[in-house]
Amino acid sequence: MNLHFIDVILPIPLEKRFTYSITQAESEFLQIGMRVSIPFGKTKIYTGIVANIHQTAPLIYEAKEIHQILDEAPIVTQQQLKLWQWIAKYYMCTEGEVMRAALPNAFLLESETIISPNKNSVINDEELKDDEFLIYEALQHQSSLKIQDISSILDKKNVLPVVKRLVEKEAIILNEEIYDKYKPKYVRYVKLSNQYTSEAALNALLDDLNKNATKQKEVILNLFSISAKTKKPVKVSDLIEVSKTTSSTIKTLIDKNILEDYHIQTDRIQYEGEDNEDTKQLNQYQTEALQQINTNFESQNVVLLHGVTSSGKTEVYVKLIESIVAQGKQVLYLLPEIALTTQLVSRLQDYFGEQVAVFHSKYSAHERVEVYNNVLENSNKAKVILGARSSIFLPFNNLGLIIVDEEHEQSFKQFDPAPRYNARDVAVVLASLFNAKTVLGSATPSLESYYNATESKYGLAEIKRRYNNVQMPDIELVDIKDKHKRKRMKGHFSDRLIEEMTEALEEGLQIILFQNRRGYSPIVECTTCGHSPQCPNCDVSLTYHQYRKQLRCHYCGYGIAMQQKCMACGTPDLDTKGFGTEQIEAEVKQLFPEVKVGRMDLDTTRGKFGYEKIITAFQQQELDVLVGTQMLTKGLDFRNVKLVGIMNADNMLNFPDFRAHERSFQLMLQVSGRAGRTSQRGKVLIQTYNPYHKILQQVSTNDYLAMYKEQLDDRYNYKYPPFYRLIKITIKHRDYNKVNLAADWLTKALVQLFKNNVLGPEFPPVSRIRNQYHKNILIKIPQGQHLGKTKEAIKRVEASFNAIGDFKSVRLIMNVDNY
DNA sequence: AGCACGCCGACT
DNA sequence: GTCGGCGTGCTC
Repeated sequence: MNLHFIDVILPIPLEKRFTYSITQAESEFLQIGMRVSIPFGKTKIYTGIVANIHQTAPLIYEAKEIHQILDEAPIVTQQQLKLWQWIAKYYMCTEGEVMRAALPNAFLLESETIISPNKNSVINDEELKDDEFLIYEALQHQSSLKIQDISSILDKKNVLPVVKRLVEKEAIILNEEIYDKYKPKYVRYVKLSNQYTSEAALNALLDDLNKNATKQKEVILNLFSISAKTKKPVKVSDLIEVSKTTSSTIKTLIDKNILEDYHIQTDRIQYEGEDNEDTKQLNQYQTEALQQINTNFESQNVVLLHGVTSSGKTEVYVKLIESIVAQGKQVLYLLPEIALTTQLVSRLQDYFGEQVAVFHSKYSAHERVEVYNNVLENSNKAKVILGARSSIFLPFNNLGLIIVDEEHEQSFKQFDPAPRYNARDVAVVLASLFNAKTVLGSATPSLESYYNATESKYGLAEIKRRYNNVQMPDIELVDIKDKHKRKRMKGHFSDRLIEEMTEALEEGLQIILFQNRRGYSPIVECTTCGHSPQCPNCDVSLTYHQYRKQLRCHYCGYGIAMQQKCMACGTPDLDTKGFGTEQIEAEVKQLFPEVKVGRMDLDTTRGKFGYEKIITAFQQQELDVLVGTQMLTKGLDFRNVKLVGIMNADNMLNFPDFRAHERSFQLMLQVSGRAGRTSQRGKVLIQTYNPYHKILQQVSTNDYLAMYKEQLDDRYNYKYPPFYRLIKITIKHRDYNKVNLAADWLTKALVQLFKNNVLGPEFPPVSRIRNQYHKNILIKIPQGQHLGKTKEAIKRVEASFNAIGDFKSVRLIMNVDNY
């Protein structure tokens, strides 16, 4: 009778942990946090994390045995497991979903069905049907196929019945194969064979080669010179490059036993810079801020650093990091995804050298595993981790400080797959697990954080001057309603903007134009019948993208060629309404034909180095004007920008969201901050139909506090954060009526519990996405109401909802702190 | 989430 | 009459 069991977390959205039986020996070897592969259901093999080892046999089922132990040491720490639990509970998702987000994909081995021919049986072709024959024949040429391959051979998705028939006819065999997704990278090195270590032998060799193989001799000499210079092992690739030779020459030398090659496991990401520089001296204001932070740290765990744009917050962080690293502890430096440019990375590397590691979603699976392992091993290569939101999941063991830069950024909140966490808020919890400190930094703090600071929940430090005493930019509002009336507009450019652009260009300075919408124009409309092309899968009109002559849906990616005639009435008079970055780019080219214009938005920054290319081009002044979306705002440091133009401030202000005003303020102030970072004072022009809007006034006077106070009042009056907590429930289904019925049922149940703190149900502005209808219910939680208990109550409602047969296929999405 | 099982329409 | 659609239930 076996009495050893483990509870494992599986990377699937199920509430439960699963219990498996293990042997005595396995129980002695296994530790919490190791991976095991386990059979799950009838066919699948999953990777699970051991969360508990015990001797309590499950009562109502027989535990299966594990398949295999995958690690020699835990890859998940106890703190991580605690954090996972906290996230699952707080953000109302499962531990499995957190696990999936937390571990590099390469750690999660899954089984895959491999189809191979059955060599032991002879099959008569005539016994097989057409599609069966296709697969059978394919297997005569290839030793094995995956389910996916079969799908593409037969060009249909459900291929399992065909496969099943072939198994019955004994034509094929199925195997479940697990493969390790992570392969260490080995680099090939060469050295001189041992027999030539003596000088005499070496000289004899060189003489010998001199006769008939001068190229080979040259290679050997190069090997010496590289080795003498670097005093490190010599890579084959380096030797080939320096010797201007080919791998076959090297191979000949190895075959002749003159050289020996060997392999060393190597990290994919390597820092190859110089020794560390000393950190810069802080100016008076930075020093004061640093002192404020340190003083606050005596009594607080979290400090908000409010420093105007370009005030040199990074230097302050660097000083903080320096002192933590000196204690041998790890530092996590969180940034919004888009800001992870080479700029900051190389700046930190200048100070901390190879101790800096970078972690974000554009890294390959392999690269992520390496960073993960380095953090886990508390390696010297990962003392300072610079990362996007998912780096809160790294296996820290000695964390001393977390910096959340651009703390107000929404991109810290994950939206789509669960866990829908906010990395800024999780960071505070993560830090507390290590008794570490957290610094939140921003030029435009979120209302929540600033409120926490005024309520003394967080400490507050401030920098009110820009670095080098550069002046704040001069911000001017341009009334485009008036300009239109007086015919002073050329396309979307007011005469003021054109004047300022001309001036800046004459001075050889650069310009940034901000338009928070990509594409050419969001709506194409027939002037005769008013029809505009819609997405067949979503409830939106298609956006016109000129560069590909396409109409595209920004929600599902659907695209068709731009139509020449109206799809409804056939008239060729199509008009475009609204404008995006593409159109602005086109207009700049028209207005200033000699000027080089670049565009930075989702469409131009795809790919691993998408951002870098454009940013570098702009930095090196290969471009005069950069047109872009909000991507431009994320902490980029351009030295030569004189003018920033905000093409239209109104569409963001009128966005239907209680945070629209706060966000507009942050966005506009952040873009403005890109102007005039050096000696010359920058200029910002904001084009708007409503120049008396309070937010615009506050932006133009750079008055964060006025914005804060006013918005806070609104939040208080309308019961929004930080006074109330929000949980949004989205009901999702492809049947419109079912969504309505389900939403009504849920609302009714929730109103019984939370009365008038339940809002909705309401269709969102885009009610159908990818053929799924969405409807939202918002639950507001007053300050006195217990958060945990509220969530438990909602979970119970969800459980009874799921028990209703009619609603079985309806998806509920919980979104806690829906920032 | 997968994936199997089971019940119905539209094709040979 | 089968093939293949998807609705339902289960996974230690």
